[in-house]
Amino acid sequence: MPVQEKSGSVHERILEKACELFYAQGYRGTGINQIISESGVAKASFYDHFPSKSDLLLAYVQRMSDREVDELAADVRKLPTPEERFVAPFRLLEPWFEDTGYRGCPFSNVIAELPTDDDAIRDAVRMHRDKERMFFRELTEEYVAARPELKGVDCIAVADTFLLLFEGAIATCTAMRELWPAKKAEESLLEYINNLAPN
Amino acid sequence: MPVQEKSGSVHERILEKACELFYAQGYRGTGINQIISESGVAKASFYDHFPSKSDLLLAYVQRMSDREVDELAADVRKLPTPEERFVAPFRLLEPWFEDTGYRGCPFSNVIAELPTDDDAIRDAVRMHRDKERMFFRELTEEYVAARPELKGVDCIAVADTFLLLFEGAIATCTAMRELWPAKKAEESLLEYINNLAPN
DNA sequence: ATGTGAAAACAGACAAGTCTGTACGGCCTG
DNA sequence: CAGGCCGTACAGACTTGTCTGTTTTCACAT
Repeated sequence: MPVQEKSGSVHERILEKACELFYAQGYRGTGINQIISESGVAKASFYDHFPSKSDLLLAYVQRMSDREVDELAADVRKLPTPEERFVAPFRLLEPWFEDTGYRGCPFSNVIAELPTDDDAIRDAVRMHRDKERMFFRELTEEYVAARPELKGVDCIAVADTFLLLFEGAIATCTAMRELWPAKKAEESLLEYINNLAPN
Repeated sequence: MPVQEKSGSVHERILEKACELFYAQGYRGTGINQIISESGVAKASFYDHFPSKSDLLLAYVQRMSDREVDELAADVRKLPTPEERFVAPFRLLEPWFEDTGYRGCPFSNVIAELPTDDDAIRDAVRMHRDKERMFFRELTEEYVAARPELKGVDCIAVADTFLLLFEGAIATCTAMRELWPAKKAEESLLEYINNLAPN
């Protein structure tokens, strides 16, 4: 109902509203009619820009991926030391959950709602996970480089553990509506990597 | 359309079909009409047993929780040594993903589809996670008890790391449609716990 | 054994609303 | 005057849930 102020192009307003609603309510839980009415766009205009709802979904996934990677990287890069940057992803989970109401990972949510054979979406989600994986690899390499006693540690292997703990924290925080899994995942990762050295 | 043979009570046939379809297609992606036609039940009979579709969803979540806990425990208890039992949950993920087509965790999927304010479902999912947590705690205690060099390890803390790696493996396998996260999670957990001792 | 009556399951039409996507005409601006 | 946008009506297919009336099942009394 709150037809928001019409800033930006029609395409942009639709996509922005889709990001908001698809994430908050789910894909199937959000109708085209709500998107067009709340973004202040005519239905005919909508179908001028997106041939179907599922095309909008693909655009949504790609934008969320770009945005998440950019924002995460930007927030992390603000921090001065490799040690702080290494654990930053876990620290950022807490305000994120509180702001967004524990809706979990947008990509996992989309996968959960979709038939298994939607290849375009699945490929987009896989690409996103790979981007995350590479980012965690960078953070790990910086961290290891800053601590001489970790010389020789397999950063690729550690980064995958990082990814698993990170995804596990998101899934568990979301399911339980609690924040401790994020904290716990951070602690586990630090224990894990700091105990790798002696060998 | 394959109206399956009518074995079991009406209530049972409905619930069993719901377990199959809600998991494979999602809650919103599955209509009442499909459930009744494929379970060979009249619509009026359906509403005699379940006042609404969301009541069926709650029954679905509870049954999936009971079933998963029972089956996991049964499969794990078959194994002879604490070491094998400790890593068994990760090993069991692989055939499970291949059998079910990487549909992920049924509880996370339900949460993803639902509005955030559905308290009955959320409570049921939380209870399930707590059951999993307790089960991992038992496995950890057995493992630690069997290895004298781990004496004094905080089993509760390790079990939470276990949970995070397990959930992370499920989420990542599902998103990427690959099995390596399950293998990697197992390795990470073993490295983690076996390196805890020296302190 | 057999009749009886209540409970349960049946088939299927229907209501009322949702959904996506199309069509048509008009308005306004470059 | 062309193109982008608008408003809105509409088609057609779905959705959940109700309702009517018939048939089956089954325990119990005779």
